[in-house]
Amino acid sequence: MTIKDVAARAGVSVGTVSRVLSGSPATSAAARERVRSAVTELGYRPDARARALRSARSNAVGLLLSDVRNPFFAEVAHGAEQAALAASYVTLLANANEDTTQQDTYLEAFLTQRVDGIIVAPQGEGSGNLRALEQARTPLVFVDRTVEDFDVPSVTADNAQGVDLAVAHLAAHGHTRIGYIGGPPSVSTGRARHDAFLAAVASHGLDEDPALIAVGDFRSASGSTAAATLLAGRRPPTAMLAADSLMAVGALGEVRRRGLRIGTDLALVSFDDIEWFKELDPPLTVVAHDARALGESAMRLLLDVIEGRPAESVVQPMRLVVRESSTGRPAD
Amino acid sequence: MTIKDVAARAGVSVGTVSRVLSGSPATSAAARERVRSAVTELGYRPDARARALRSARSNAVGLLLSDVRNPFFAEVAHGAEQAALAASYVTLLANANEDTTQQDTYLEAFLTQRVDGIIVAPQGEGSGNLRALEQARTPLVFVDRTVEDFDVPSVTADNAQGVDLAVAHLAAHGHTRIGYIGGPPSVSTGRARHDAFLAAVASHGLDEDPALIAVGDFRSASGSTAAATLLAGRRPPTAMLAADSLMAVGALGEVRRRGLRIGTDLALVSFDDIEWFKELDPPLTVVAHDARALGESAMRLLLDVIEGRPAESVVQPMRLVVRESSTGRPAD
DNA sequence: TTGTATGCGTTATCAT
DNA sequence: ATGATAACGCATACAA
Repeated sequence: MTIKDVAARAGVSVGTVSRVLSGSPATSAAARERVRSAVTELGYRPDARARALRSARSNAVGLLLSDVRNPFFAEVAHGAEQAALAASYVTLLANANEDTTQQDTYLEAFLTQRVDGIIVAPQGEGSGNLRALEQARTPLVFVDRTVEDFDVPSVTADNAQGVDLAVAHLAAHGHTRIGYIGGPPSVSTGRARHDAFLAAVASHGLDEDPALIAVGDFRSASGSTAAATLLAGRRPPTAMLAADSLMAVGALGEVRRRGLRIGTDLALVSFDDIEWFKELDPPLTVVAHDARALGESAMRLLLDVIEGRPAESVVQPMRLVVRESSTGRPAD
Repeated sequence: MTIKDVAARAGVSVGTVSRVLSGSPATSAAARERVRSAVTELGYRPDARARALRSARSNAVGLLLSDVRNPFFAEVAHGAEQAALAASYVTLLANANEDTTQQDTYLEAFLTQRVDGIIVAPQGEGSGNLRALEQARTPLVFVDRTVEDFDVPSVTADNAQGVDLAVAHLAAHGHTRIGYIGGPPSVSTGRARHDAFLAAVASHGLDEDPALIAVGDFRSASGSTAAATLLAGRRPPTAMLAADSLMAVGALGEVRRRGLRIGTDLALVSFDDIEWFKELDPPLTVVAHDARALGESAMRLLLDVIEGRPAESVVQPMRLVVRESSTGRPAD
């Protein structure tokens, strides 16, 4: 079932079929009609591969995220995908699994698939294939995270602002010893939030105790461990800030196991507003940014690059959503 | 940068390059060496589209899920993707968003992309494009859900067993009025679990009150609504079973808002064991099946079909994981 | 073992 | 407005 069959059925040449199908103005109404009915009668579908081969355009983009099982990235994926769909691009989604090797494997796959562009939430210091991408001049956009020394447009969140909002809020509630459960320094958001935390603690005149800082890897198990470390100290924190939702959940479990009650015994604030955080008991205070919008913006930015429009990096603001976990009472 | 450039650089013909690259035995050691170094020197990557066009094999498969933001499906996606990667297939992931129109859009996209096969968690009664697929003889596998009248291999869970495990457990704890928060009847798992619930309630001699049954749509908001309906009845249930995790979370919120305490005032059991369910306060009792394994099996099954091996549908067992939400005390 | 030539399904160029 | 035909990058049948 190829364009030839359609041409034969419609009694025209393949050129005419192609023109009708691609909406060229150089077609007669009669031809359009004949072709359209032949297409539906035969159930013909153009072969995207052949089309891409000939036109040097695949209408496919790659989306490489670090962990789709992280609700935050699932939402980013959804936003990006919807934006691509609206522009009739197909999205190839790949999951790096927080692993640099898999990241390279998928970048390689994207390259051989000749996608028109790639969105990536990178980890590590620019792996080999990330450099190859730059060299191959494949349009590239970073989402959520960045890599130093890469001059790539990106859509990120204002991490410093987010951290400061959280710390200011906790300070306003009288906390002076805030524990921080951070992300890995190999990821830009991990570094940015860590630095911002140190700065915020200093600027608000709070305790600058190294024992109040623990490092995780953005997964829940590390959140448990980090919380355990913080709480086992001689002078444990009265509030904790987790750099992502999975680690916050891990911390939640550890706190419960120690018989403490979030909100009253210990304040907890998390990054990333996951849908069900407000359903928890108590509901969780979060530093939120719109993950879906992040994905949408990244995709639009990528399409701008692909289609030669000017592309400007964007930094999304974060906002604080106050709930009971940090106040001990229902939010106003 | 094509195979021609490599041939020129290596001083051999394109045929030789192609043979070396595809691991044909009909190559000399000398040729292999020359080609390999030319490839790395030039940074050449074969064009997957051209290769697919010529060889009628794309090494790409489509994965169409109903909602990637549902942690259960995120895990299925991960499993499927890893299995594909291991067999060096690329996965095109698409998100139907619990919407039949988008399901059709993506099936269409898969068809024009000429993927080698498709895995789908279907909804509705076999949409038009699902039929087209069957007709196009594209290898197809259902995961988690099925559609009646489609003779397609599938990987599903033993829903009846799962429901019975949950009901038996609650009955053993003295509950006679169990509320059920079901999924939509347009989805096979929704129907299967609903029917199984009726059967289990009858076989255990519990209250068969229609007011104990509420229907949701597998999203959290509907879980809140359903829980509200059940709890507002004249004789509210003492235990509830939710047909998926998102609805369970919604129910959790509603219960909290009513000032009730899960575990002591009201037992709650959910389908799908999400990683953080054990971190909740109290930890949630669940009817679990291994979502990642489900995805892996589905992908392996699809590859079996694609590569002409015999393909047998598989039904995964479910198991009950008892935690405090249904017992009011720490599990043994 | 190697090279040459053809075709995969499509778009684009050139005539007509 | 339409038809014939080359070309996209690769794999493979065939010849050498």
